[in-house]
Amino acid sequence: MLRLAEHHVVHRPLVALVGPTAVGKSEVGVHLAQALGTEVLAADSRQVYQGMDIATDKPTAEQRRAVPHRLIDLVAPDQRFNAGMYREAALRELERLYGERKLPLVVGGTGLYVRALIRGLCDAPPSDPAVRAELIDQARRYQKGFLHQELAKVDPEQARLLHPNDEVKIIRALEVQRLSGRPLSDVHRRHRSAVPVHSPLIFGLIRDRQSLYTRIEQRVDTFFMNGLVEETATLLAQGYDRESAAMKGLGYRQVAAFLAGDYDRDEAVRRLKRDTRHFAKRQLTWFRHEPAIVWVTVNDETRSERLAEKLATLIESFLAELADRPMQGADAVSLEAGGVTVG
RNA sequence: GCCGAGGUAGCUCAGUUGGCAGAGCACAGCCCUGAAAAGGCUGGUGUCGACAGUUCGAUUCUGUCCCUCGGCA
Repeated sequence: MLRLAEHHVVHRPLVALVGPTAVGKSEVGVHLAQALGTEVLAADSRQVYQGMDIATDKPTAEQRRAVPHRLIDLVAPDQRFNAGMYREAALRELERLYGERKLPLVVGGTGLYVRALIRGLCDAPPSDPAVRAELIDQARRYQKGFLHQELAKVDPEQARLLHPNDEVKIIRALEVQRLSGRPLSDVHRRHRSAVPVHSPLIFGLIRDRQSLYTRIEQRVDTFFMNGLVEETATLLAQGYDRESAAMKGLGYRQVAAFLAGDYDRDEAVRRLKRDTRHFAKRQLTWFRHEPAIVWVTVNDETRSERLAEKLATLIESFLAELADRPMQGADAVSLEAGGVTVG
């Protein structure tokens, strides 16, 4: 049980546990939350949707009884959700926890959300459905490179950064330009000099690639045994269509296609396994280049409780060091060297 | 044993009218700030089953052998 002192709270400390899907974050997270006497704040762009429980691998009832989990089930599947909304909701939870003298513990695999929380978002307007719809329509009507050329006119720097095929990001850049009148590259540049307000300690969980892939495949089989097809059918019956952001998530996308007759069930399983492996790989690339992560290698013999104890010890040193730190823009921790291996 | 089909990238296969071969999947690396479980980029030397023959040149033609899968015995 750990309670923050005032000289801790001023630094706005937080611990994050990140890593690819199926690496074992949730289990370690629960034990770590228990060791620290705190709660789990999910950083997961899919667990925010109500009624989508199986393929998002939401914490079990037992886990939620053991430790409160927040930032889950925030919106219905047809509601908009994004990194900005996540950041706002998460900041509220952080302040609440500081008020209770608890150390916030963020657990999740959505790199952008973790980054948005720790480093903040740039000062760009949130997405606007009308502007976006118009841009998407333009992309459909004109030839392939049209929007990219449009972007090159108003924000050549951003256009150079984006591949002409990357329509999603090109549309976002144009959207920002239209809504704010400022080039996105400019907004980004300004944000880079912003001073972070939190003092994060980030643990990155990794394991052998083959072992990770095996766990992914086993988990997908479990999803199907646990009724993923039925859950997806229910969501579709409730009117949440295949094109919505929520239904495009892993699991629901493949099963909806199977239910629509695009391919058979085995193919849906195969694709979900494949797409999840690809996703895990993208997560690894993202986190690998995130600065100041303390890497923690786990394997099939790793006991979550023991690992949580070990991490809790590191967290205590981190807090002790933090207390000595002059109070100003909290920068990265000094624990990063070497990494940790726990058998 | 005989007849047929086939042996080409980790897998499934395409192809070369003879000029050292290419797709999908798999796999690997990367980008990313309000759609992020989304979206995008890049990466192919592999005894073309083995040996011999024909040829300037064989994975491609011919012969023998080996292996796999059918069918008949």
